[in-house]
Amino acid sequence: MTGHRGTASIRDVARAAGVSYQTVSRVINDHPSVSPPTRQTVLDTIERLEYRPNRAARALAGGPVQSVTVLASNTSLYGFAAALEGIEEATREFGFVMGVRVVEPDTPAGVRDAVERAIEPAGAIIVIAFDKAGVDALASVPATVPVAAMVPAPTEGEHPARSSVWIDEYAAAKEATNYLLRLGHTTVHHLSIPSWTGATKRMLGWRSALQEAGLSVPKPLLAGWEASWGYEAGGKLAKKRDVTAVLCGNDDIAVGCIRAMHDAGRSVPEDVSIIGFDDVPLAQFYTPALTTVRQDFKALGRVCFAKLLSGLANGTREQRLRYPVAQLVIRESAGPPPKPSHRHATTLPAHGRAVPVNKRAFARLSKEK
Amino acid sequence: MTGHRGTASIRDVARAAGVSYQTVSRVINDHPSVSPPTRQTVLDTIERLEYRPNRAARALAGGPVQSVTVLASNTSLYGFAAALEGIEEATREFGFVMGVRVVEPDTPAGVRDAVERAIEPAGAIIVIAFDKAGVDALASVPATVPVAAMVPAPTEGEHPARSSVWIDEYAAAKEATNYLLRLGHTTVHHLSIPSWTGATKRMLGWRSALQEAGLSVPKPLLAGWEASWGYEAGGKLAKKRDVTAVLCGNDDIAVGCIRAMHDAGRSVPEDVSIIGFDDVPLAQFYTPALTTVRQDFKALGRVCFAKLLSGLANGTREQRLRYPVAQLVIRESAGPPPKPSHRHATTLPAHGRAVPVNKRAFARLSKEK
DNA sequence: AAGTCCGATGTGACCGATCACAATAGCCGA
DNA sequence: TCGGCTATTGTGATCGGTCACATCGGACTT
Repeated sequence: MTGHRGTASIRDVARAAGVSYQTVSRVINDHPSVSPPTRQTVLDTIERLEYRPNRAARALAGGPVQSVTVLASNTSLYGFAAALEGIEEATREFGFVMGVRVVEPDTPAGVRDAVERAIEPAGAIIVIAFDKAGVDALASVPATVPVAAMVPAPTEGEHPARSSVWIDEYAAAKEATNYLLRLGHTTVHHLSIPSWTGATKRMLGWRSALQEAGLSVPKPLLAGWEASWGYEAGGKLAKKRDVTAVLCGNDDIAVGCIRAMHDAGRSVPEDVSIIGFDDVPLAQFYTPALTTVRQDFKALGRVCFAKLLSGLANGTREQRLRYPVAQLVIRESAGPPPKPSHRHATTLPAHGRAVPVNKRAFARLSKEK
Repeated sequence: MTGHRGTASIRDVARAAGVSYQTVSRVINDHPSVSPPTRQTVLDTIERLEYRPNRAARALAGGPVQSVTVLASNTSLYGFAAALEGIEEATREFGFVMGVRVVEPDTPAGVRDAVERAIEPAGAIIVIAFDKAGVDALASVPATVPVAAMVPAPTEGEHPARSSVWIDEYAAAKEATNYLLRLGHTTVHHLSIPSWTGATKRMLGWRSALQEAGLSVPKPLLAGWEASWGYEAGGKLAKKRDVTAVLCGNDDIAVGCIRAMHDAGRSVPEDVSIIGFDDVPLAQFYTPALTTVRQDFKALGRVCFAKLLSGLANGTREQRLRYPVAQLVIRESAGPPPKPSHRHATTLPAHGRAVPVNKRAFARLSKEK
């Protein structure tokens, strides 16, 4: 073995197989002009010597890179983390290497830098563009770099070269809203995740359901991604007596909202119905268990990688990819609205059990930020 | 510019600065024998040409690699995800590139393969060895590869070359247990995360508190990492009337346990007190808000990277690293035990409000797995 | 004033792969 | 029988860095 680093190189394999190093290179890159017996000999030798192509050398020489860097503004929020998990699985399956780089929002220079540093070692990029930071990053990726993106919804004038994937959530948001209306609620409010385009698909689905039912559409609140935003916005909604149903942009927001309702003395689902979005693993264990719209981000991650790969493989077998579809999961956090006769007995809701306004908790949560 | 790939190379910089490429190499590697004026000229040229060293070439030539691969069995459980986040931040700060590879447990070949594939592109490795899969992976890393690990507790005969970091959680677990005892509970049960060594530090802290109080130590349940395990184990504990306080190995388990208690007709914290571990971001928004032991995994991730770096920098400034310390956070899920006189009125606890056994929910949760 | 040492810089080879191009062989038809 | 074509294989240069070693002054010894 020549390489003093312990691993076999392409020339070691060539020598052992009695061919030239170029032939070995052809074999590992599936080049057509290698005779079957030669190919087999080389493959056997590769196996025997436990040879693995060196990524650095390959990248340097301009060969296929087989590594991807994921750009995201966050790695621990459920949607992002689950997507990352799916991408990782897929890269592993295809022998790719996955890198991760967080892109800091709100600093144009930072975004450029992140993109640059992501391109350099990888060659291919996946952008999780659920939020503005991601979209900015996607926009800064030069056209020469293979890229795929996970987006909240298909863009109108989608650049054909920019392949993107998304979860079909419009119908499910509509269904969730209709579900609440069927339960007897006279309207449904919406605590949305932020959107830089003015409206998310889930928001449009919600709006459409209300409009089709001939109802006026309440002003949606853009509440951020985190539970604290849900709590804050929920606190405002809790003050309005006519709010009996809230569709939240994600499960964290829903949890915050439920807590805010609780602290305001309104119980869920007896007084207010709350539906989340995502179906985080814990959703079924909360009390009340969260009625929510399931989104399979892990599958989306896999699909996204597949899309990137099909772009890389330059036109071969561009099989139709199945995009995940969101799906309403009914549990406990939504139910019929309280009886109209009880509407004004705010501190003594339907069940007749007192739910005091939890002032201490309110103070604590405000303090903890 | 020579490089037809658009970026400047070390030779371009050399030509522009009027020095040899080797001098440029010396400058970017902080080699001492370069005269200050020359160094400055080169640095200016680098700036002007927007030169960035090529990772692939550097790795190929055996230079400093500046990239790390994180090996973990999971990337979305809170502790793992938060640690990853911390590592990512640190790598970004130091101009490193971070890769992630999931190591599948229970397949020795898979572990070896994961390690091998992690070493190849990176050169340095961080292992999140909170669980058995991680420990196995750590064990398979060849001694020649720079590595740092995050572990649940310092190992006894710790290999000096294997640098590892951990959170000091013993005292906090003890404090949490004592807190429950002070509230009046006659004993505290423990739903532990799994341990391959027989006992986690948090388990030892809990045990020690009980022993010092002269109490007998109940058999701990090793319940896995996920909420479903907490639910299952919690269901068993709920049947025992003398269980009034449970210390859970993490917050997810705590949530599952609370739900199990709820479904068994026992409310938290009125009938049973529950304390979690980790302080996940949502802990304060749950109802009841989780009393838990905070662990700063993000900080641990940063420390771990720092440790790896100090090993890489070969002996220079090995500053004492501050390990994170776990800390009890008191919220709502733990309180005084129910009055002894009410002990047997199981369906009508202290508050006099009926909490029916939630059979439907129980069935649903069992079905959803 | 000659010899020695050291700081600063330059030259050649190499890491492990790829690309472009050359070379060899075998087969066919004219 | 010979030229030409194609299928297969081999050779040299290259990617962008690093390492080992050579070179060259100038300061310091003796």
